[in-house]
This record gives sequence, structure tokens and C-alpha cells, in this order.
Amino acid sequence: MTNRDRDERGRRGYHHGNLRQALLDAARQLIKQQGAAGFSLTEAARLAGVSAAAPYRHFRDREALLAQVAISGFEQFADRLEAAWNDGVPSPLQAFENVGRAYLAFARDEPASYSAMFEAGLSVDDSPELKAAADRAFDVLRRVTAAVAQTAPQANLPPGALMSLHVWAMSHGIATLFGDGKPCRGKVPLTADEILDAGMLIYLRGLGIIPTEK
Amino acid sequence: MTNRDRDERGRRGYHHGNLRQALLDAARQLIKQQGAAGFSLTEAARLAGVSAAAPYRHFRDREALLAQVAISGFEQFADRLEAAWNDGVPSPLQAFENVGRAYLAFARDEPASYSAMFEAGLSVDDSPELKAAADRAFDVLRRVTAAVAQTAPQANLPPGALMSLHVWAMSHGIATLFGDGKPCRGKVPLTADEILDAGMLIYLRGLGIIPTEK
DNA sequence: TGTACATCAGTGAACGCGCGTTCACTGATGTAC
DNA sequence: TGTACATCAGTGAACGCGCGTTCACTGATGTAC
Repeated sequence: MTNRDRDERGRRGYHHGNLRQALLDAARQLIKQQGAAGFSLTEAARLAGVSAAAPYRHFRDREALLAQVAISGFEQFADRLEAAWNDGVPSPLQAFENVGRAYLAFARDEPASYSAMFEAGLSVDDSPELKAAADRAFDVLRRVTAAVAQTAPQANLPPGALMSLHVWAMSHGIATLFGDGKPCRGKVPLTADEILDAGMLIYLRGLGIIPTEK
Repeated sequence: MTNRDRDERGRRGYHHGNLRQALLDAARQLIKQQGAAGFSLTEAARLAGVSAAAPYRHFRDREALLAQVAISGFEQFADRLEAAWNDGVPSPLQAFENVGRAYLAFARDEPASYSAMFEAGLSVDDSPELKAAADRAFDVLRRVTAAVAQTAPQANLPPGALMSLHVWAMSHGIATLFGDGKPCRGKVPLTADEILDAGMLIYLRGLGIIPTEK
């Protein structure tokens, strides 16, 4: 049986053929619309065109599906940050700016993943895979900030990881407060990108990494 | 009938006497434990010792109660920031640091309010009172940052409100990522206060508001 | 001070709903021979 | 190539549950006279 035989939902008769992925997609769509807490397994199954019991062939329970959305979210997140960094090409500072934009773009393009990653209340202790994926994403940020710091060897550098915490916190804060569709978006006549760029510029000046123009 | 006649729940027989407040308290307790999305009106009523129908004498529906938690949260938040600022005494910079600590302290001490304010998905457009309360809190931040900026009149100052957006975003990011009981708390050997203090120090240096020591 | 009465703030039963999950089942698939 | 059979991945009915909300009600309160 080939793909030509699939129906309009992508199913191949009695067997779906790709239900696991279809459920993850459905979950993302629902989380985007209703938030991580409002997502239900039953509705995801309905959206994928199968019975409410079918998901249990692929996920232990509701939380396991949610965790998988977070895990693949962290993986994609790490990939996109890594790609934006591009090994510091053309310059660490330019690449760093690209990473910031990639951070906000991910939160904008994949709000469901972002929500599952940071707002669903999943604990990293519950799943080693979740922990590994989250650690990898954070490691990208740490390597990026370390490389940027190295461009000004004798500047006022803060202890190792601290700089990456600041970058992460400000990016996260801007994404959740001022991102598209967020509550405070309307109050502010600037895009999230603009706010982050300006903030990082000031922050890097404060570290002596880029010169204070005057 | 005097207060002496109240029973162990604070009730005065058939009439509760202070149900509105008791429901708000119950809601905060539940939100703290289960998140804003997990809170139920029925459970709040149970916790307050009344029937599931009783809350409807005081709140239009579940969302109205949640909105009230957010509103009084914003009011208390604004009060605490204002008190920490203390009109810039003893010095704007010292007072600014106190405001930062007050921000994180509020998120730590009143996680339920903070959650209702920023994570419950309530729209400011749904309630003029909510909008007013949120605006007032943000106004405090704006006045504080403006006063701090004025201590270095000719520094590289960003346009008006931008600085307050940065301060807000970093505070919010740190509170939600690294605050007590938050997912990433375990990863980091620093307190939220320490991270924010260091971040603001660097940021203010970047603005030329405090000198770069070397 | 005492009484009639309007109003307030509760009760408890009931409604329909959607959820997570289990279970025995069955149709489809693929492999061994 | 054909057939028997194990396994896989679905079904659909059922379960118990808690929820938000409505409704007619009633006990308690407070006010007018």
C-alpha cells in the first residue's frame, strides 16, 4: 500500500500509519490555541481522526505526550539557536544578535512548544530525556555567550555562566511579555526584536565587550 | 453577634460573614499549588467551607474570581514596588536595587497572584479594572527607571520607556526561570536576587549611569 | 422594645459536559514455511 | 505464490470523576414603624 491510498486525513484505512506524529501535531495546535493546561488527550485524538483510546498505543498518558512536545521543542530550539550562531560567523557579535532573534522567532513560530517547555510545569526530574534536551539547549546559550565574552578578553567579565543566565532571562522575559499575542504586546510600540537588540547592546556595553559610543 | 461567635472556619453560622475574601484567599492557595489553570471554583468553595453555589453570590463566574486575584495582585505589587522605591531614598541607585529585590520578593511571596497576573491568559481588554491596576504597576516601574536615568543626565539614554521594558523583562525572566520552586532553579548556584543585581549592574554600566570600574 | 417584612447570602440537588483511562475486541499487517 | 498465525494498532463502549452553572429554596439579618 502506498501513500496514494491515504485518505484526506493521511490515514491508510484502519491503521493510521503515522499516528504518533499526528498526535504531536494535534497537541501543538491545541496548546497554541488553549495553552498547555487546556490541552486534552481526547481532543487531540479527535483532531487526528482516531478514537480517544488510540493515543494510549503511543503514549503512556496525557503527561507523556506533553513531555514529548517539550522534548522535541527543546531539540528544535537548540538546533535553531545553533544554526543562528553559525560558529560565530561572520562575527561573534553579529552571530550573537542572530541568536537573540532566533530565540524570539522560535517563541513566536512555535508557541506551543515554547509553552510546553517553560509554562507547562513539567519537571525536568520526571524525564531524563527532557532533562537532556533542556540541558543541550542551555549549553548552546552558554557556548555562545562564552564565545562573545572572549572577544574582549580583559573586559569586566562576570563569572562563567552568569552572562548566559542574563541573556536567557531577558530573552525569555521579552518573549513572554512582549511577544506576538502576549498580554502586554499592545502597550508597547516596539517589536520584541527591537527591545531585545537594544537591551543586549546596553548589556554588552556594560561588560566592556563593545565600546561606549559618545 | 460578635466575632467571638465565629466557628473554627471564621463563619458566623448560616452566613459566612466574609466569604468574598475567604474565596480569594482559597483561590490563591489553590493557584499556588496547582497553577492558575488548575484552579477550580468548586474546590475554592470547598476550601472556604461553603457549597459550590455560594461563590456565585460574590463573583459572576470562575473567570471573574481569577481576574480579581490578578487585580488585587497588581495593586499589591504596585504598592510594594512603590514602598521599595521610597522616593529614591537614600539614593536612586540604592532604591532601584531595592525595587528589583521587591519585584522578586513579590513573585516569591505571592506566586498565586503573580501567576494570575502574568500566566493566566487574562486579557487586559476584558476588564477595565484589570487594565487600570496593571497600568499603575507598570507606571511605578516607569517612574523609577526615569528617576534613575536622570542621575546621569547626559549618558547614553534610550528612549523613554525602553529602559523600563528592559528592567521589567529581565526581572520577569529571572523570576519565572530562576525563582524559588521554578524548573530551572536547581541548575543554578545563585539566587534570583544575585542574578538580578548583577544583571542590573551591568545594564546600568552600559547606559553610563554608573561608572565602569577597572 | 417588639413585630412585620424585605432583602441578603447561604443551601443542596440537579443538569449536561468533557475528561482520562481501561477493557475486551477486531481489522490489518507482516513473517515463516 | 499461498497459507497459517502472531503481532500490531486501531475501535467503541463503559467507568467514575469533578467541573461550572442554574434553580427553587430557606435561614439570617436589618430596617420601618
